Amino acid sequence: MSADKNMAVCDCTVIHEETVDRVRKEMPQDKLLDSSADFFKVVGDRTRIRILHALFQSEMCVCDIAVLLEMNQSAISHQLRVLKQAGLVKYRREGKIVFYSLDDEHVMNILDQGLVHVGHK
Amino acid sequence: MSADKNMAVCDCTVIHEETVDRVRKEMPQDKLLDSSADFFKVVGDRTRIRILHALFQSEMCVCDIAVLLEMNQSAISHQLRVLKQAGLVKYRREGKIVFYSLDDEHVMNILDQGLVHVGHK
DNA sequence: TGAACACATGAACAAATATTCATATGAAAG
DNA sequence: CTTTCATATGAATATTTGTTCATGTGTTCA
Repeated sequence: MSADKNMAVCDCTVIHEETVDRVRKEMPQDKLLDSSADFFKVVGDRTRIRILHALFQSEMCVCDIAVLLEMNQSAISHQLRVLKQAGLVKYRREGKIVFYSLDDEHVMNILDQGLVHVGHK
Repeated sequence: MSADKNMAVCDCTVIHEETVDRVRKEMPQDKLLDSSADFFKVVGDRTRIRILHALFQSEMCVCDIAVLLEMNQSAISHQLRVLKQAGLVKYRREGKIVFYSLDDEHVMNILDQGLVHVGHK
């Protein structure tokens, strides 16, 4: 019965069917899980997490961030694009200079918890 | 002066030197930032975040997880390895069957905040 | 001891991703 | 209008990473 549909996609047989059914019912929606995985993926990068922690201290222009992280301007600009698409940063223009800042301060709570987590391990 | 050291690694000139210096002083240590980026990277994957949410409901064996996520056993086993190396899951053996469970319940707080974050956006 | 089963693992492959290089855009200043 | 400067962007490259396939390991049971 339910083993039929599994054989197509999985080389396993169900061992504890009630467990699987119960867990499946309580799982968050696929869309939400995908979105949150995408969010963590954005944050799970050495360069981007540094940019976010920097912007938490102060808004900064692209060149300053590049100097701070000792990377070239293009790399920073590309990553800022990713962060902006994820809704994590915003910018304002002042003449030639573009200042970036955090768009969602609440996200820093999550980043801080990440720091705490790896801190005492 | 300080422009010299920047030219080697960055094609930018410092625009707001005090800002950069101030932010640099308040940045978390590189080691911590790398570790937290690595942590978020582990969580930033469709398959792994599903496994974690599943194990939050109940401990499960490898086959059951494979059935639940409609993936083959090998893929699940590989990802469980990543999660174990990150200290996020543990296992216990019962005969032929290996049961996996969360090793750090606190991590679910972070995952939940991720869900909440993407939920109302 | 040997077959059957659950799981682990290494190699191979495909896909995603970060950085660099070259160049384009857009604003200010001469 | 032309030059300069800050930033953006597309293409190319290199590296990382997720999944699959084949096979190995370890346990149970006949």
